Amino acid sequence: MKIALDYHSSEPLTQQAILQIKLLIVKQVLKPGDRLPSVRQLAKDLSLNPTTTNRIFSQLAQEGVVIQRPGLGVFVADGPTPFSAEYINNVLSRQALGLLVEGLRYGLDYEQIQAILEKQYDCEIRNKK
Amino acid sequence: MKIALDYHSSEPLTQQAILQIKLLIVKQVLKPGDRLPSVRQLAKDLSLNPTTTNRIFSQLAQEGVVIQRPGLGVFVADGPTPFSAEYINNVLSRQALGLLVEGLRYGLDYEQIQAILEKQYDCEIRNKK
DNA sequence: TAACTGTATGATATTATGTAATACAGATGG
DNA sequence: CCATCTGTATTACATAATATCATACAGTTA
Repeated sequence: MKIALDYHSSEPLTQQAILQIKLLIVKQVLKPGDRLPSVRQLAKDLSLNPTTTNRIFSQLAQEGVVIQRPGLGVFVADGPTPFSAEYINNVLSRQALGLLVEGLRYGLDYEQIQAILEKQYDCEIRNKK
Repeated sequence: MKIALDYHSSEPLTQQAILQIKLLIVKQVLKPGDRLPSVRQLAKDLSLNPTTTNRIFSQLAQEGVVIQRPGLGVFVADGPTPFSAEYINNVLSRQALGLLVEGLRYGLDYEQIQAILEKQYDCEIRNKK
């Protein structure tokens, strides 16, 4: 499983890893039922402490992204997590506002911000270009 | 200056305030040269400690959003902060990817995520609808 | 039983977050 | 000059988040 961490970033390593794993699921590189690396194996791969990789999976499990099975391993959960439309809208609206404010503050206009979003979708999700 | 904080949110109060102030600038409610509330006044308004409001302004000053003048006050800086196009693109791309991954994980498609972004722009920035 | 799996606990360290009290120095109007 | 604003600095304190480390316990399976 290819996960790249920036060990010098101010963004916590656990948050980086969580985004990377979600990204692999969204890209369907990982599909429901697929097994992820074990707590100890991922710790070796990422040069992290097993306690840390376990927390990564625990947080993902709490969000309903993965399922942890003692003795067996960690597996990708089925489909999207069932949250209310209102909750989803609130979370994403807040995140979208953050992107907008940062972009506008940097002097970009709405179209340019939209273009960045589209490029990320094409390149990072769809693997086009 | 109207700033609404959610004191029960998991998002740090300083980060909330920073976003709100940037939002007011982006909406041009606050313009370059305008004076912001003093450290002590904002502390009263938001029921925060002066040390905390000072850190809010310090972080904003470090980002080039405001300028702190001893004896005078805190003022909105001129125009967008001059960062390299590459740096801006990296920051915004990362933020856009986060929005995309969350949205897709919640079962939305690209068009729905784009719609949320547009709605936030119209409602929160442009004050339309 | 051996060798994996996730899980739990306790200790330690660092950083972020937030409050609190106090003090210092710059600016300004009376 | 001086009182009263302004930002700034320092010290102390508390809590939570982040991350490491060692050890132990329990489930699964070849």
